[in-house]
Amino acid sequence: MSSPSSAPVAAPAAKICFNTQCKESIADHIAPRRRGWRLRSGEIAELCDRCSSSFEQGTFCETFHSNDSGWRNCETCGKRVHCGCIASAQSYGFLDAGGIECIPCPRKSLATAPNQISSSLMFMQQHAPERRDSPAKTWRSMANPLSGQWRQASHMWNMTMQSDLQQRLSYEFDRPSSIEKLAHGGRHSIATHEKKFEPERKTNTDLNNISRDKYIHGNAGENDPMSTRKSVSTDPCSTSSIVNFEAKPNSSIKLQQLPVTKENSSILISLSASFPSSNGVKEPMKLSSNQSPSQITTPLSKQFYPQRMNEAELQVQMRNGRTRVDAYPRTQLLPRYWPRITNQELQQISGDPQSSITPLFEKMLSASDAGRIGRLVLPKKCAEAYFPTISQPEGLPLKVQDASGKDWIFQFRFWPNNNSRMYVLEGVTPCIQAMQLQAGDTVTFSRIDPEGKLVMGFRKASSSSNEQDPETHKSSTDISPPPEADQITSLIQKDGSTSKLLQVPSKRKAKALGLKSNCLRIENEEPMELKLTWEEAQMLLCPPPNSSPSIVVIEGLEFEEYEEAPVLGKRTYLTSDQAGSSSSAQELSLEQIANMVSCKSGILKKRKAKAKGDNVEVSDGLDTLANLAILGYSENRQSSQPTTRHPRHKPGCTCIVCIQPPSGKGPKHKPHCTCNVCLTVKRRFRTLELRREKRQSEKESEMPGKQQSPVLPPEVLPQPGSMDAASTGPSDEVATQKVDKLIADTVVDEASEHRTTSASPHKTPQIDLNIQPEREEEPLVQPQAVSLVPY
DNA sequence: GCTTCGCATGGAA
DNA sequence: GTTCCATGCGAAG
Repeated sequence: MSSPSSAPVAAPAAKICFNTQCKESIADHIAPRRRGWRLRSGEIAELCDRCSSSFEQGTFCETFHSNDSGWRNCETCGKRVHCGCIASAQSYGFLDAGGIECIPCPRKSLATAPNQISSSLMFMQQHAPERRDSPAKTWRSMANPLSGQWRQASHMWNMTMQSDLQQRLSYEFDRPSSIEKLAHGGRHSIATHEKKFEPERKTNTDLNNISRDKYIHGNAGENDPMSTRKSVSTDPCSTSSIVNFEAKPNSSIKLQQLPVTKENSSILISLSASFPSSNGVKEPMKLSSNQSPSQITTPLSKQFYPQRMNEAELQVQMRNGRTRVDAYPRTQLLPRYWPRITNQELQQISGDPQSSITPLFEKMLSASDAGRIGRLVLPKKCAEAYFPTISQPEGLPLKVQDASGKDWIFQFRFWPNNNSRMYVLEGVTPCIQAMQLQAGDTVTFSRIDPEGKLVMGFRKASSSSNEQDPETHKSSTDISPPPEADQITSLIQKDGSTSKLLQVPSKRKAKALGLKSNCLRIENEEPMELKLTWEEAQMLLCPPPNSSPSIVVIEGLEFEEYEEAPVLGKRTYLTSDQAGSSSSAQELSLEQIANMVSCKSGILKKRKAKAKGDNVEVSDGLDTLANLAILGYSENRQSSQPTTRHPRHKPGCTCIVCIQPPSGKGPKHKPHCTCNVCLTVKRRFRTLELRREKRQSEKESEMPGKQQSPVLPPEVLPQPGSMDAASTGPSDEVATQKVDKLIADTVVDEASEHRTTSASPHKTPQIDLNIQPEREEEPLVQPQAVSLVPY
């Protein structure tokens, strides 16, 4: 069989029609010579008049290889399309659901085509030969040249795979001008099959088999052999075909963005090859038609050109190509890591119109990611799939460009963890701060081709459901100080100390964020973990609506007491004075709240420092109470169960938490046990009961004045007012002593008051001391609070 | 006393 | 039961 692609790739010197089935001489007097499809070299096949007319009319394939395999019908219009032939490569695209569409048809289905990014990218990948040298070298040049291999990145989209040799970082192919034409022609998407494959499927074929490798990078799909097989560069029309797309030197994939829905950003990719030679110099690949794959000797060509193969071989090799266990198709990653990059994000990232962007993955920043530690935990599969292979925990420096074009160098490394690895990017704090990212925001990792450069974009949590406002983004990046050039330089030189150097200029700013003090800036509506100190929690508390407080004076301090539990609201700031009295809640901007929280954190930190030396770290105790208050008792009741001695308590602490053995451990207590633990537990339990009874009786009597009651209503314990007063008093130490005294007095007074009835802790044999008393009906006492009770 | 580093832990998937 | 990963925590600087 012959086909256009079986003809010499380069235009023959002799003026003979490029169509090998024609070979008609092109007479010199015929000028200009008729043009055909675009070759990989970038040139255009020269055809005779007849062939050219046929090509232009779209009947070339039908004319010259209508009996060849590879014909399919357009799913939309039913038109017969020759798939896989270079001459018709521009005439069809793949559908997500399978099948193909001829070019005019995708326009019809554009609006409903889901997941077009992946489709488009898959389309690219299906045709994309691996190009592994150039970007790898680029990255290695700044990294340890021996430290690892780079892995194929874009495979995640659908069915890509990695070789056991190097993996490319970027790859392009030339759907000779077709896709580009489509792009410029306004075609909105290239519908392709969404392919799933089984990467674990293995064969006993040598993984290093070059032909397999070639096919890997030919990247045919598997689930739809019909379409994918015909979409690979092998021309099914020709038994001797190698590739039917042309390398286009120094060109690049162009990614065009089109109007899309927010959920499904659709991109149109025009691709052209930028083939580096083995020495890293880009040069067009030119092969003669009679050059078999085995004759292709350059490493690069080995990567690029699938050898001739029949369909059975093709299938086998397709499977072989997916045998790499650390190759993760997108479908194998957790969906939360799938890149959901938006048009505007792509626009921001792709400053260079000559570059193309391959979204790799994204990750929502955790508190620790965004914290000042400067370590961004990478999803393992993503790290292994898209970042270079590292064999040593030290990893290697990784140059990442942010959306504003600034280069950052992170240390990509891992920690051994449970017989596995935990991948982290170190030194990300400056970058994250430059982007003004916080926990809950999302960072996206993409790759710019042909450079193979890693790009880190971001999406604020508040705009996760919306397209990011470029202005917002701009401002956020503009605000950030650019990384100092000398810092970068020194980073590269020092290699191992990347993160340290990068973090230096941002220490104070990071400190202001105060994540280590469990402070989290609250800036958006997204649900996020809330860890606040008590004072910070106070700011988020407001009185229940339509509720007037009763004033309780305890130890000279006034407390507001509400019948109902306080209302939590992120946006509501409860103003309070130093005495802890709260008044009207007023709406403050999120920024204001964040600032106040940060400010308060600093104050707290100082106070905490003052309070150090106590057996119980006061601030920690307050933090704990605050956490309980914020997170809800029921949740904390479980999470705070000590399994070992409370880690924040110092040796010698005799609080109930510390004296109790780990949950489920230690001797069983008998009902009448009089050990220290039991006595304490019984006493506390009884106290709780008494409190509840007292409160109940007060409610029943509807006595308006409860001012003198030292009882802490269970609903509001720990009582915000009191704790606030305590924490904002002269010192935490004094305040805490007051609180402790208050509780202790309550215990003693009430215990003695009711001792004559049934208050004796020894007379409560019904208490099972082997359970947590806090789990009893009254959800009042929190384990952490126990540590504050004098024992 | 603070920061950084490296590992351990435990909840979640 | 296994793996992942967010986070805690101790050691070291």
